[in-house]
Amino acid sequence: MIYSSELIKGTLKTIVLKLLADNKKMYGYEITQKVKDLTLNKIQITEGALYPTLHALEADGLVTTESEFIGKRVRKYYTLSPSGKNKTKEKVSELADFMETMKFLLDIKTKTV
Amino acid sequence: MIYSSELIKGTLKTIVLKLLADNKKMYGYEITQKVKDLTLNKIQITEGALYPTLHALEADGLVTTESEFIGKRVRKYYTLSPSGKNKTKEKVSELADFMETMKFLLDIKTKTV
DNA sequence: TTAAATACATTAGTTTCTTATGTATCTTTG
DNA sequence: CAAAGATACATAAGAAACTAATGTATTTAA
Repeated sequence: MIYSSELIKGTLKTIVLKLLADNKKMYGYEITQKVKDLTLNKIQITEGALYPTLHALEADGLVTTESEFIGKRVRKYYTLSPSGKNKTKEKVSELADFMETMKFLLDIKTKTV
Repeated sequence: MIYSSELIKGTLKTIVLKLLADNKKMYGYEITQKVKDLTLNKIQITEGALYPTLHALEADGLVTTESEFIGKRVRKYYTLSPSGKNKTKEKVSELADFMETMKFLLDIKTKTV
C-alpha cells in the first residue's frame, strides 16, 4: 500500500529536513531510497518532487551543497545550515502538534492495520 | 498558533468526511466553526477551500444535500451517502496509518542507529 | 444604525505536486 | 558482452488544491 499522494503534500519538506538533521549529509537519490526503506515502501518520493524541494531549501538558505565525483558521476550532497537546523525543529514540532490535533479530531485511538 | 496551510493540504477532505460521520448532517459554515472550536483555533478552514471541497464530495456521490430556509437565508445541509460512509472509514484509517509512519520517521534518531 | 456574524458562492493566482522526458554512468545478468 | 536495471542529476507541462480576494445577502449585537 502506498499513501495517496495528497497525504504527502505539505510534509515533504519536513521529511527532508528531518532526514538531513539525522544524517548530517545526504544526496538526493539517497533521500528517496532512505524514505522508501524506512517507510516500508509506503512513502515513495518522486524525483520530480524532490529536486525542486531541495533547490528551494537551498534558495532559502536552509541547506548548503557540495558536489562530489563518484567515478565520472556527480553526486550533490546537502547539509543543513544553522538556520536549517532551527527550521527543522520548528517544522518537526509543528507537525507533531498537528498530528496530535488530528488524532483528537478524528478520534483515532489505535492503529488498525 | 495556526498550522501552516501546507499541513492542512490533503487532510481537509478527511476532516470534513469525519465530521459528517459524527454529526449526521451539517452545513458549510457550521463545519468551519466546529473545526475551529475543536482545534482551539489551530485549524481554520477558509470558505474558499471548504465550498469547492463540499461540491467535489457531492459530485463524487459521497454526500447528499438538502437546502433549508432559516428565515430568508438558505442553509445547505450535507449528509454522508452509503459510499461516503465507506470512504470515510478508508480515509480515516489511511490517515491514522500515515500518522504512525510519520511519527516513526520524525523520531528516527531514537529508534534506529 | 452600523459593525460583526452568519451563509452561500466564485475566481485569479500560487504552490506543490505528478508524469514525462532528457542525459549520463555504473552494475548485474543471461 | 550486450542489454537491462540501478544510480544520479535535472527540467517542464499540466493538474490539484489551496489562498486571498471579492461578491451577495441576511441576521444579530453593540
